[in-house]
Amino acid sequence: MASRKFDIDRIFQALGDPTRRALLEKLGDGPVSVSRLAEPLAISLAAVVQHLQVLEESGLVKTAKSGRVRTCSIDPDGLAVAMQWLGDRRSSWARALDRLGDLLEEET
Amino acid sequence: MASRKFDIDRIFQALGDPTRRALLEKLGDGPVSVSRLAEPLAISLAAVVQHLQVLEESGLVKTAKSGRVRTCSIDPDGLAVAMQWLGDRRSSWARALDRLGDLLEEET
DNA sequence: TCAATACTTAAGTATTTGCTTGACAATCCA
DNA sequence: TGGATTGTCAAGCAAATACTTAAGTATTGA
Repeated sequence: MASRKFDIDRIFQALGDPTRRALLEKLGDGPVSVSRLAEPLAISLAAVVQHLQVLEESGLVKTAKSGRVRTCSIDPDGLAVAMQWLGDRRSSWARALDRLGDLLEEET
Repeated sequence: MASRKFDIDRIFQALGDPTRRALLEKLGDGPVSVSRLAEPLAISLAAVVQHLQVLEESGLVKTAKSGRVRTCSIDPDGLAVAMQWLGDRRSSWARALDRLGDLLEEET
């Protein structure tokens, strides 16, 4: 378990693409096959597979092949890492803003 | 202000680079000038400025120039958008996130 | 005034990314 | 069996990215 290398780079980079976020949202409804994931998208199946590889390597998606069908599902671990990173920094960022005071209040 | 379009793509992409995250972490201690931000990094000042432009365009950082010094600070808005996106989806992914607790305990 | 400071801008380059097409499995089922 | 389904793999390409260096501009302060 502890040997998992969660690469925060890969996670945020994976989230930084609209197609991949669309895949994640679809997977939020439950496991889906590759071709059904690709169906509503205006790109080739191969491109979808490449996006899925990025998502899987980042720990945001899990896949398993059964027969000729590869079924994809949300992997909570990558998402957890992303949320934790943001959450950990929220407090220190809030403190930074406190120090800032009304310095930047000129912004309307 | 409300007219500002927060581009979730830009935000996550900005977070997907280790140098930019390092800049954000430094800014968590409070506002810093460009050259002081660049100081500990092994890249040119121009490269740092380019990273800062990405951060500013994504809404994660604000900058203001006073005299010849540009002072950079955290902008909470971009962070809020990122956390909101993850948070909004957390519910639909709740089942998958059952293992979140385990992960948070082992991640350092 | 004039040199140092603190960026700023532009142009160039190597690598990565997001996609394509086309050929190739592997599996299912009529 | 054999054709349709479902995915895999590899090569290639255009655009974006993350830098670089070099030459500016604007400000400060002795």
